[in-house]
Amino acid sequence: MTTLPDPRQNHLLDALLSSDYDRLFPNLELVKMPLGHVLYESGGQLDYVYFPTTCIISLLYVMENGSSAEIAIVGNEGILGISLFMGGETTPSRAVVQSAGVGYRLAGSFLKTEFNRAGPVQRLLLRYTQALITQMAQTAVCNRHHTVEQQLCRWLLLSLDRLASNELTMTQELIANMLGVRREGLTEAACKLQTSGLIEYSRGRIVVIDRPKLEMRSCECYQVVKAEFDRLLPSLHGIAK
Amino acid sequence: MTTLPDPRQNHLLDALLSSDYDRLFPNLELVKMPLGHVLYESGGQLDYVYFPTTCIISLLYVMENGSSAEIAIVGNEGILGISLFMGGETTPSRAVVQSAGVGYRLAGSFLKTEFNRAGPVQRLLLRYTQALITQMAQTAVCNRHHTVEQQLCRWLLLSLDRLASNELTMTQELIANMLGVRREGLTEAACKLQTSGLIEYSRGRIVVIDRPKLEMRSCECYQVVKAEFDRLLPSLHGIAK
DNA sequence: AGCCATATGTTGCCTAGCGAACATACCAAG
DNA sequence: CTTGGTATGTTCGCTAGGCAACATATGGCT
Repeated sequence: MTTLPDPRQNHLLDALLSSDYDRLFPNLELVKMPLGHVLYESGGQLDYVYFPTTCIISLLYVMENGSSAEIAIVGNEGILGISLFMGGETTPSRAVVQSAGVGYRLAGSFLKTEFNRAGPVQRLLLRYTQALITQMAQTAVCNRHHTVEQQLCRWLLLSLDRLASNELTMTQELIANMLGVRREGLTEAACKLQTSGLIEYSRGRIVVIDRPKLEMRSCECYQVVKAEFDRLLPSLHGIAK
Repeated sequence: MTTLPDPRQNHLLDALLSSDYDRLFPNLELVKMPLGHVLYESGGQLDYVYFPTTCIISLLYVMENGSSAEIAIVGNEGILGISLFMGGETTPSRAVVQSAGVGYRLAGSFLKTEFNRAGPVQRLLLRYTQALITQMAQTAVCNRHHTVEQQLCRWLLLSLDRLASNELTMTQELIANMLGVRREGLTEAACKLQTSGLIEYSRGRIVVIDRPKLEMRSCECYQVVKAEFDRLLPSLHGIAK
């Protein structure tokens, strides 16, 4: 709707050799990703992998008592459903649409076949997985040591990097759930960022005004994760060639 | 010294088909792992992968300000150096010997060749990697939501599972560093566990007396991680066959 | 225009855990 | 036996962030 859908807006698909992409293309299905939609549940069956193009997916761990925490964000730089090719079939995490948009899905069996060719597609998927691991590890550290404000900055930056925009459609309540903090705590942090002129928001719309300052106010975790993604997946057309 | 060194004390090596293992075996080198030894540094070159047998390795993220947090534990159930076969060559984490013992190392180039056969060895390594991912993700959640005492219980249990013993040689100071908390906070938690009769310790020696109670006092994270390891790597001889 | 659901702002209280400073206890080497 | 280094215990004050209860504002709808 906003952008004409081209699977190659997804960086992984874009990085494929034509010969590989041409095999995949006929099997890609466009999927709408409405806000809050659960792509899969903890421990559930994975029939598809997803290549986000204009949406962002959040990987959440939900605990027995209902509280949750985001462990990674997947956007147009990646793929959702790594456990299919890693061999585990499922994961104990939940995948939720964090920012509405569209993406493409591919039958899991098809992806597994591609992966098992043990060629460029496999190498690309594994490199992406390593970047994702870095993101999870950094999230663990961030949860341990950083303030809500720092984490909010990191989260905004990581999310914006995965959209072609400086704007997010997202209530504070939802962000708080993702970060695993109280809504009030998040409001307070957001407030400070707004009065400092870094962001502006109202009723579920957040606009980043001053990105450089946001980066300065973020913890180092953002840079570490970004650097690792850039290192492992330089966004050059055709890395997997 | 304590046990006669057999590479197959490592569960991954043990799970290999004889034909695969026989290729690896001549290339395995026994390595001593003294407490505190740094196997590799964040971002450093990885020349070897390591298969712990009687030691435990801790994967730590160290931050700019020097504070740190453990993101995963690797013992005789696993392998250290996944980024070699994942394609990234390095990771932003540090690997430190957390419990002294021995292990085997294998030249990275050799492992990569084995991995690229795209057979049982590759499948086994990827399944292990997924289990490790679960451990990292659960660590992130645990850091967010659980008390120091709960985390200590989880940590003790995960560590013991990787040793054939109910005893750890480990000061509270070191455990605190691993968990990314203050030594005093850890002392307090350890104190409570001791007076409750779950553990006994003195000067760097911790003995678990009542494991069932320790499990009850731990957060759910321990069970989640353990269940996922068991699911992905059932410790049957020859899973990778 | 007026209404209502929902998003955001605010306040008070409480606890976990941080930081620092210090006390004690234990083991090993001289 | 003494001494010193290291491991553990304890205390005090402080702050971030949890929980609860409520006030306000805003945008879409009738």
